[in-house]
Amino acid sequence: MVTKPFTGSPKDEADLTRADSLAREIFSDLANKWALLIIDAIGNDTRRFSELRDEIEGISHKMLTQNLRTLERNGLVDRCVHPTVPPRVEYTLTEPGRALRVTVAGMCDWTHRYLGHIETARRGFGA
Amino acid sequence: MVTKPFTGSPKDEADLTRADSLAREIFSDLANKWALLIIDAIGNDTRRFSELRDEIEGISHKMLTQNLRTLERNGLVDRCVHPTVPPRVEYTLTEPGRALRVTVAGMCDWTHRYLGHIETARRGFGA
DNA sequence: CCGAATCCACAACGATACTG
DNA sequence: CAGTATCGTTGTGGATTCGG
Repeated sequence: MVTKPFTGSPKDEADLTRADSLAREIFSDLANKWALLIIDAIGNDTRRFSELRDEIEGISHKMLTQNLRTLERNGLVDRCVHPTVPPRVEYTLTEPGRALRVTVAGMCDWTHRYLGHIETARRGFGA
Repeated sequence: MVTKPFTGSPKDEADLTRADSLAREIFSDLANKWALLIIDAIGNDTRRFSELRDEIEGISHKMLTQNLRTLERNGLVDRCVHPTVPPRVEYTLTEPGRALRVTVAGMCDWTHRYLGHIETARRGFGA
């Protein structure tokens, strides 16, 4: 549960609501079309910007940068700029990022496992 | 991985790309601000519409209905209408829904565990 | 109490062009 | 190659209202 059922001292309560609102913010950052896919795409490797763009079908240059910035800001990915020419920028998951990736993988597994259920559910949804 | 690295026969490939595009669709349905929170809120209980709206802070009437419809369409929740007056509509998770909830719980745990990491990462992001 | 439809503000996104 | 900025379009989500 993200929302907590807690009733403690004023101080504890204030801390928890602050933490809770941050949690919601993180959740919002992750609950978008691309963030989880990017995390999955980086995996345990080191990925170049252009590799990610090629790998994640349908993502635009802009969205990739934007999401990578957000992930970097939250400390989920490390960004390494090689001062060469042409530039070479590499992204890797941090420890929190790798931890999150495990649960993302769980969601991917879930998707594949229940694809059939979902298809039949959809067909029956004309009732 | 949602995107597959598979190279099989033409038929298999066609099936996989179709399955893959469906997977992406499911993913999109889930990767929004509310879907995962709703799944978490229903939990193992049976929840009324108004209970959910009260419980999920900040969600609007419209978004709740809309997301519940999508979840129902994908077979993640069951919708039970009691023909009383006033109406009483209850939602419960289906088996796939409960399975997904496990991984959602994983994400919630992750959020709480790494809240500290994220806060410090954000503070260091002025460099 | 619950759901659907309308209206509208605003954020998200893609395309493009420009910089280092 | 990678990033930023701008612009026009699309879509998302909230408030409201009406209907069962």
